Amino acid sequence: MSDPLGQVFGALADPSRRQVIGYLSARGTATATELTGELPMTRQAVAKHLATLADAGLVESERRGRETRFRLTDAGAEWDDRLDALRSHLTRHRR
Amino acid sequence: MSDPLGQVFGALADPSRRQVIGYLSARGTATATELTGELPMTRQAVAKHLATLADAGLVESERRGRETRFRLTDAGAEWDDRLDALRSHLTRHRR
DNA sequence: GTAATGTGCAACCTATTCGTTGCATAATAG
DNA sequence: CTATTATGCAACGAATAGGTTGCACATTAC
Repeated sequence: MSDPLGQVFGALADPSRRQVIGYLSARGTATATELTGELPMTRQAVAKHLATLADAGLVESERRGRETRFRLTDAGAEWDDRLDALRSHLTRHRR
Repeated sequence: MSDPLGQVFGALADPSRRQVIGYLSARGTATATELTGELPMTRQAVAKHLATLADAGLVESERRGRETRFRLTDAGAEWDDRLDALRSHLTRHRR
């Protein structure tokens, strides 16, 4: 797409994807099938979200045997921190 | 929409809207008609982008006479700074 | 070898996004 | 008053997003 910043913001715009980032931050790694247990959607939908996050460079995957494990990249971990900061910033400025 | 963070990221995901933020940061205020000179699209398209930015709380408007002038909110100005930082962060990590 | 598990791919549907055009209205200029 | 300028609103169209189902394939368990 050649708009790296746009891809990152686009990826972060979806609440399900932000949840996925949160889960990956908490657990270290997970497979699409595992994450499906946490989200109200099919495995294929979760896989698409993971692909979007991977395209944005926030997540990376490694196939081990019959499963594909995902984890946050450094950029993804930085954004997980920024998200926490932004959320408390928002709550702080709620009126 | 009740997803303030999602609205902000969604607003920032579009390159034209990031440009609008840049222009407003440089000039202080502008009208939709003025901004149309800077972007390859119609005034109505620019007006929609401004409305999206306003919904996300990044921009605010005031009608004076027959024109409506837009300016960055505090949140919008903060994001303009963060965008600069993120861009140089990206270039620094280019390989 | 056969069954079970985890993935990946593709087609499809619906809603949203980003842009357009056309027109009606508000405010200023002459 | 009339013409011009700046907006706003609505309908429309093409493309993208977010989700679904169905199926084929790869890997492990028994």
